[in-house]
Amino acid sequence: MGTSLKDIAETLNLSKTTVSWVLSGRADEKGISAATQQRVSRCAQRLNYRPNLLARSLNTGESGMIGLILPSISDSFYSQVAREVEMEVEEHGYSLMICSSESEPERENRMIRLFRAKQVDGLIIAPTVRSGEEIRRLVDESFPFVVFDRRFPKLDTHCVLIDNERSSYALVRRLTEDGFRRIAVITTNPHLETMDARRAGYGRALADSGIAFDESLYGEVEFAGYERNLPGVLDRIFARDEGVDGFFFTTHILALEAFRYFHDRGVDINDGYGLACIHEVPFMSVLAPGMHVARMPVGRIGRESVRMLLEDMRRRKSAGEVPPAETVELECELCFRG
Amino acid sequence: MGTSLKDIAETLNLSKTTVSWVLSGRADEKGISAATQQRVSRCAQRLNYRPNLLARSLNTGESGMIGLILPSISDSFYSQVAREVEMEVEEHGYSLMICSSESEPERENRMIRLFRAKQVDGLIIAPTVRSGEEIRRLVDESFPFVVFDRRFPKLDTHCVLIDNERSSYALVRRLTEDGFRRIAVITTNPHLETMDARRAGYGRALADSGIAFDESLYGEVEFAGYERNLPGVLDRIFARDEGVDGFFFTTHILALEAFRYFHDRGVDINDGYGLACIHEVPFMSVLAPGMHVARMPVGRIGRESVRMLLEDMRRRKSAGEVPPAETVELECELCFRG
DNA sequence: CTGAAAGCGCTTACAG
DNA sequence: CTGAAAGCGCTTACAG
Repeated sequence: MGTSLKDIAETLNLSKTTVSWVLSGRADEKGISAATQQRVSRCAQRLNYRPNLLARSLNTGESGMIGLILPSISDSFYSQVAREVEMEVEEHGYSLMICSSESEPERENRMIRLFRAKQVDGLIIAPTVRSGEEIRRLVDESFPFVVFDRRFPKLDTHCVLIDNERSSYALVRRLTEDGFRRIAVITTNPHLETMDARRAGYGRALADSGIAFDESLYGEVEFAGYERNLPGVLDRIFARDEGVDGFFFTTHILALEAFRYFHDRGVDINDGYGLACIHEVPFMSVLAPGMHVARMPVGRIGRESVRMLLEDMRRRKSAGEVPPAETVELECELCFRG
Repeated sequence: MGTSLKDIAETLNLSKTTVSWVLSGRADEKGISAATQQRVSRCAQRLNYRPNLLARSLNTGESGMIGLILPSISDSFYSQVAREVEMEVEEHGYSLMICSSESEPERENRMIRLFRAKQVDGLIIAPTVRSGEEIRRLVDESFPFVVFDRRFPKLDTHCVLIDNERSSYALVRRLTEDGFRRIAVITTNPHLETMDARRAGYGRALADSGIAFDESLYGEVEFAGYERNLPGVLDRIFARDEGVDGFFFTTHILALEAFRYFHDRGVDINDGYGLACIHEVPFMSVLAPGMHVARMPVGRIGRESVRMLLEDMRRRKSAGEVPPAETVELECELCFRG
């Protein structure tokens, strides 16, 4: 293919060693004469030399790559985080490989295996559902990785979360203060700790407002194909309870689909309903100007994840120790409207 | 680190060759005894062997990786294409690395260099602006790659586009048939062939409808920071021309930002204005139920790009030829509303 | 049926 | 100041 170290060495009648020293910037340190350095650099330039990073990695045992696994690459929350992670990782001289598990545990396992086979130095994962076997293996083999958005209670891993319970509490509390009494909660993936905490925050807010939890206002949407499943759930809530006057959505994707539902049925959701949602996406404020939202700190989530991962990697290398698992819980910014 | 071929070979008193044959599934072909095969597989399992793909790639000269470079990873169009590309690439036994150029030519150059240094087998790129030096180099060195969404007229590259002029024509034609006469065009990045074709379609539609092009209805938004720039452009159009009764947006991101503009000013854009836009995003139909859209065939764009790339790679390998550059122009699905 | 050997393109002690 | 040699973990002619 392209030019290799050997080509340069042969052209100049030098050893690969010397060429390698120069090109990796360790020439002065190794006391290579300025003249030789010149010759090597010039020749490399002329032959348009580009080092083969695979070969280098094979040697050093470090690929300089971080892998990022997302449940969905087109979800606005994850793609925003991806952007932050990419920037941050680059800042530290690493490069990022992104791929998507499509929320399928088996795919996630495959991706983890693939990344490891490609020798990434560390992994950042927003896990699909429960801890799959590959994640467990990461822990067992103490491979450097950080989990965000979702946590495994059973596994001791680095973890970046948001204050799910607190934010949910604050949002729903605000709805009750606005005077809404029959507030439905629309949620999904209830087995995830993250989602459970949001539902719990809703429950506590009702309780503190002296409102009894009403089973008929609980809407749980099957995650796979939630677009298709949501209308049925909402239909059922309306059928069972005509007095519903508010909605708390535990995640933006459900709120957005709900807007479509109301729109399709000609209902003006902005009129007379109290609305609240975890995570804001760009056009929510246009779709539902009165909705209270808890803004996820996407920038900090991305940056914290990278920070934790690199810090972990650094400590392993320098001290040889495996750092204890750390959990960071970031605050959402609460935006109350109207 | 982990287990290597050598470990297995030593454990079993076999050569690395034999182990390699077995583990790469070429044992029968090489006539390795069933007994030996068993022993090797068992041992690999027991030691939890995972091949180092870097080492393999260094040997074979093929990494099995395709690189995808997007202007923005959080834009819904690109992230949808990314998803399709990832699926399609995987289907063919490759894996995908995604990264974002953030619409910065220098970043794009860096990404291309990085991908090549990592020995990707091929590249799919939605280029930033004009042909950067690294893209020119891809052509010069005849590295396998496909460009989509945007094209370089000067460079002979594989290319997947949509029928920009035709779709734009049809959308604007429909607006004039709906009775709108003073239709503004809101566009950006006018130097891109893609955008120019859309503006041209607008112009031809007006002409065919017997409407003279009016400079004061032309709104060009500086791309960098378009969110901040759009309001000024719209303000100017309204200031210069009170009779404006329609908008053709050459891309979804401008339409979305315009919704925010109208919303902030308390204008109901769905009442009295003719609207049309290239590319549909999920909640457009809720935000502007009456807007005509040309749906980009994201699935086909992704799949065609992969198909062209793999086909090119295949032909190089088998025939040793460099296949001539191919351009595919895909049709948008036109959705007329109301 | 199995193995010794060379090589992919680098890096890095070690030696002089 | 520079080089010969071994090695990273694989694959693959070639030989027997």
